[in-house]
Amino acid sequence: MRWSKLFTPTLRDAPNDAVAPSHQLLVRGGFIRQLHAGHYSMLPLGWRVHQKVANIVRQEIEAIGGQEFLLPTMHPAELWKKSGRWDTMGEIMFRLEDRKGADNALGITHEEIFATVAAELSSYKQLPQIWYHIQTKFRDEARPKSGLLRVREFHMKDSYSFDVDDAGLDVSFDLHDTAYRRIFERLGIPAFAVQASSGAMGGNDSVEFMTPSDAGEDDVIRCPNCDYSANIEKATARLDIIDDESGPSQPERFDTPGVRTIKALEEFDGGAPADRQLKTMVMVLDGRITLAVVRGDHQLNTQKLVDATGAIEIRPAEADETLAALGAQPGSLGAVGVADHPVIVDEALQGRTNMTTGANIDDVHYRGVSVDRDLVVAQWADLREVEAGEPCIRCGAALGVVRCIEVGHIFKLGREYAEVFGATVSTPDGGEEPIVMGSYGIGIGRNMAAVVEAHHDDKGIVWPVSVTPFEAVITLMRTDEETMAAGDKLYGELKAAGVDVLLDDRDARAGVKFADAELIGIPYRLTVGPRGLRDGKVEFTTRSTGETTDVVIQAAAASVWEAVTAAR
RNA sequence: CGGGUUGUGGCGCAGGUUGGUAGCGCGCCUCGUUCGGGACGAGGAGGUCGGGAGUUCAAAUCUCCCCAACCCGACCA
Repeated sequence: MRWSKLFTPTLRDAPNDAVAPSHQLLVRGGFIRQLHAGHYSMLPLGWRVHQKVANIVRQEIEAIGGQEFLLPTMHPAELWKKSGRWDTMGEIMFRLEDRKGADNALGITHEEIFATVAAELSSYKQLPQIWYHIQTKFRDEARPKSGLLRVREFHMKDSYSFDVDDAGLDVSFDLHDTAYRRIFERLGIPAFAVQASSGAMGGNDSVEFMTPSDAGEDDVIRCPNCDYSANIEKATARLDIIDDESGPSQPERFDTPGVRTIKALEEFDGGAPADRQLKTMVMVLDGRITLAVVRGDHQLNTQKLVDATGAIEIRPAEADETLAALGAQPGSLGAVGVADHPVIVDEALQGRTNMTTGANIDDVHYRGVSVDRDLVVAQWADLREVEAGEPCIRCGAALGVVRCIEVGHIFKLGREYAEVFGATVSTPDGGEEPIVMGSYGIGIGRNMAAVVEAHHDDKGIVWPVSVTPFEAVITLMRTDEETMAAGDKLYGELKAAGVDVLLDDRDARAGVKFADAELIGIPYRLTVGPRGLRDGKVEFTTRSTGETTDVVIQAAAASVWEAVTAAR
């Protein structure tokens, strides 16, 4: 490709609304342009990278036996109603009516559709199967952000495994686990696996692949000592056992004028330290008032509450709902004796006695509360959010929190979809069993952005050779006949050698060309100018190190080829 | 969906409180001089000031409504 013909509108300044480095650099480098919130146009350079990322994913999924499909992205509502997700998916799904008035959905994922196709599987002899496609997904995200990191329209590689039994699923799952590790390795993304909540997608055994980045949206708990790591929505930690005094035989009311917070109650004369208090969070789960109780110094993690209850919609109660339900304002709330709303209690409170909590009367609290005795516990669950510094559940070392981008997610679906969509196979003993499925996703554009997050400097992007839009750029210092001829010759040699090469034949100043080449992140550069040509030499520069050496022109193409093939 | 911010040529911004008919830098076009790290000079093109309504002789500027984008939270590859 000749740069003079290439459409890559580079910008000296990043648009003001771009904050994440990958967002700024992809826009500045002319890789992408925003159409509207969460929808980006891939410009030629961006599309080249996108395709290289997709191809790496494709190769690794093929390597574990995956077969590529292409399923539609617009689906009849019927399929989603069948699985129940027409209702449970809520607002994340784009829905539209066709001219006949029939409901349609734009696919947020493809379990329903692959399961429908899988209904044609008939015998255990055909299993296992791994099916995948790389297809557009639409998600009406509440908040698209950070360029390609969180969008409403994106390409995802989603694969689905089909096995006769759980043991088979384990194998398919592990195959994906290793394939994913290879993918991130090849993309140059430093990713690691964490235990995760499977959220709205259903299923159990859920593993996310994370890469540390300030631009990310997930907090991950990591142990510095052992290999424990988990999404904060799932993470647990060891807790010191607290010895309570047994306390009175029943809770005692006491007046607490003006006390509205845990902290205020700690300082109040006759109050209690936060770890001897109960914190009562009033939540609305699918329209139903529910109390979530955690220790005073603990934080409720709402995803844990969702996982524990299977709720679809969850929100904190409004002040008036709280008043109507409990008869008091926040600050004096408690769960003692509450029987007409479900009370879900964090496991850390099991067996605790002599605790202090709100009495559901403004400015009044209880002390001497025994959790088991005084609360009508509908459910015990792990609700509390782990904090940095707490002891690792496995080894006791102080846990750390890292902000991460989720670059991949694999999880075991089980038999649910197969049952709903009639994907069953006959078994060796003549019976018939639903297929066991797994589901595995990687967002292509997101990974492209994640690569940039991991590989950039103050001059621009530093693409790994594996996904770079061009592997080498030949920068012509002048456009006179002699320089042009030398550049053309190198260009021809590199093309013939199978190197993706860009010839910067623009009539521009050296500084502009250098800056552009660095901005768009081409790994290797040959600089051709009259100065070197006099001695029959060109310069060879490596983007990542900035290292420059003179090479004789006859050997230049070979040097690039060697560097590129070594890094591919 | 809650909280915050911002909408003025392609990008970055000024102007707005004190209404008077739009300006700067970069980029773009032409010519010339330059030419190894974002050149200089001269000339030029490009904007319904997010949209609508209102106030006014007059609105980028004041008022109301709407829309969009971005950032922080709740949600996901």
